[in-house]
Amino acid sequence: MNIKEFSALAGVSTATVSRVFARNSSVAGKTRERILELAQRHGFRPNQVAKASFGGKTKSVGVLLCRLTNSYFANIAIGVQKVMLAEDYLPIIIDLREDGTRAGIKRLVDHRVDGIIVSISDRSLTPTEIGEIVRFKLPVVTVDGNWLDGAYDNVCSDDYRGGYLAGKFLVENGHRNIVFCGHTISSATAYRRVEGFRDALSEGGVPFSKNNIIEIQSSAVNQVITDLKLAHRLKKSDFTAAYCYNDDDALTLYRIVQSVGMTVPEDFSIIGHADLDFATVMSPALTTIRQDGIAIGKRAATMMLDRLKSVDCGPRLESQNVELIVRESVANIKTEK
Amino acid sequence: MNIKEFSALAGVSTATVSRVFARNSSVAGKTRERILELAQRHGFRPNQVAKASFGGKTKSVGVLLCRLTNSYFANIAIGVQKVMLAEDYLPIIIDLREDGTRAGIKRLVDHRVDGIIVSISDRSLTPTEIGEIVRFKLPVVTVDGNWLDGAYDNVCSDDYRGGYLAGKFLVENGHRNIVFCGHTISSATAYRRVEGFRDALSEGGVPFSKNNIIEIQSSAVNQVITDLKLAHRLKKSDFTAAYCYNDDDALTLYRIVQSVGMTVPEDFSIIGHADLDFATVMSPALTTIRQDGIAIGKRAATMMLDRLKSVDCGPRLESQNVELIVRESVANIKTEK
DNA sequence: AAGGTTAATGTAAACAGTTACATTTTTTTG
DNA sequence: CAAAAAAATGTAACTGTTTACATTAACCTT
Repeated sequence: MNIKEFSALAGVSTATVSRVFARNSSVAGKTRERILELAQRHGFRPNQVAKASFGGKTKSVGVLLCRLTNSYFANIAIGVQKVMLAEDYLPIIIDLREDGTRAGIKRLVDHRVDGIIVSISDRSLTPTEIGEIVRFKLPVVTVDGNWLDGAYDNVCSDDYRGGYLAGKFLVENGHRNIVFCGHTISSATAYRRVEGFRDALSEGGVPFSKNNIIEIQSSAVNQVITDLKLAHRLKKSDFTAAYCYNDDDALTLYRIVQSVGMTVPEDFSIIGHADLDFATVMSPALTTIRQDGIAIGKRAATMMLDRLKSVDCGPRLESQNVELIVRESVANIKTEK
Repeated sequence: MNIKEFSALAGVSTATVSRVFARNSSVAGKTRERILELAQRHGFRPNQVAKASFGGKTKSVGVLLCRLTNSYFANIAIGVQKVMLAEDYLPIIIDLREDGTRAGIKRLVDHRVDGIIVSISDRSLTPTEIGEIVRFKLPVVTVDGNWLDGAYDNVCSDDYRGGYLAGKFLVENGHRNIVFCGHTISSATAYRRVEGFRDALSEGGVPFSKNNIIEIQSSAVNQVITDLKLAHRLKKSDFTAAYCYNDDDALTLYRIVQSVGMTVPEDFSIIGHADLDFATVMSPALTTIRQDGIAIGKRAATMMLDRLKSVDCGPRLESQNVELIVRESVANIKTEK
């Protein structure tokens, strides 16, 4: 059923039908009623696609996310969806995995999305793929991790604060030999977390240097060996606690320390970052820094809508609040003394 | 850059450009080369949206999923995406949550997706929402749980076999007092799992009746009380093992039995269903039935593509293989005797 | 009731593509 | 080498909508 058939059926011109659905335009009250009722009954809705061909706007935005299976990113998607749908936009979510990325971007461009929200993190886009996006001069909002030196709007969680809260909490619980542990320590995100962490420690008079940073092998190849080495290193060291780059790393660390008979948190305290689904499932339940994926998604979507309504300003860099979620993986070793 | 501008730039007619991108049509080799090269350089790609207005096909399909944060559904999405992108289709993923469902379906329809892949499970669509989809006479493929009495293509995991494998494994490990445990026991999916489960038990000569089925409250309201009741009931009963409707329920059950000082699997064995992300994180790691979300997604996408190429046949009902993943949550109590 | 406003509707051109048909160019063939 | 056939390209009509502009209907005035 297209507008031509439908307008014939309703006994009016296509223009009138179009106007009814455009809401604002002038059309007589009773005509509008009648047409809406008829449309409802016959299941007619104007073809958004054809509409797009005229105005050049598809009212859709691409949402490129690292790993949908990660509940944090899934929540970002959900946040984006929430505000986009409410504003009559269609979010098109693409999971950025090796084989699909290029094709996904192409499809998005072919479909003439009005803008792109993209999350970059560990498994980043290649420069070629970034070029693919940029060349189309679409509004871009980045999410979770800064991108291209702040050339675009960005909303991420307050990594500095996250690190700070983690550090402060460990210090408050009497820890003075603390290590930062992650599969990546070189990313901008990791850098900011470490920075906040260090500041909290130094406020508490706790020393922190290069030696307090440990990189966990994330590649599985020689993992067992390096893990074991690390386990023994931790066991014979004075370290009593670790702050991990994220919950995945925290999980890895649980296994590492438990593999040499240490228990969390009695022998070793661990704090994570992200508050993924499984954090409550771990035993002991993981104390971690919660990032609000939904809030980030919502904010990113709002920023994008601003851009689409041609709000004109420089790139906005925002961060979303984080929160310390205290569970069971950090021991208070003050009282033990 | 639209086709008119671009063709002017290339010094040919729009028709020629269109033909180059239509692949099959006749256009001179060197012209094609030249135009493709120019397109590459100037970043021109034909507007899929305008194309759709002519042919009536947008080369996109809607993918309605219950809960994206659940790794099983996320994997389905990823599977769908994989084959859709490879075939030049754009999958549009929508998370079906209370507030967004109606709006999501509307947007999808407005965008004239060529078909819809939909997962129905616990939090199902309302009849109104189903009507909303059906009225547009789009090809529908359902996923994970049968829908509308088999009126549409469906691909789910082999629930009967899952139940059977779980039952067989428990029997093999010497269990003879076994309970089925779930937050839903009335869904078609649950029914099939129970059926397979019962058959395995009866093959092993293990009794199974109504009394061996327990519904866990999933609503949080009176949960603590009923959980406690259940805990004590299990403690003083002869039950040595439970097969849970899914991993979430298994997690709930872990907590219930652990709350009264029983340990898994020494005092009570538990087997789950789904193999969600957190199954390995649970302690002890959960023995469970793995459903291959990616495979299901891929198959569903292929079925949809068949329909779009107008493969004409009755509704196809298929099930995907499941697999028993043995971890640590089931004890062998044969040897103990 | 005629004339002037304003509101409601219709007409037709536009959008960015595709494609049937027409035309031009190239190749084949007698 | 001319005529016929085939290939390459162009022209213009078509897709389902929106919207500027034109027309008609409805409502006020006096």
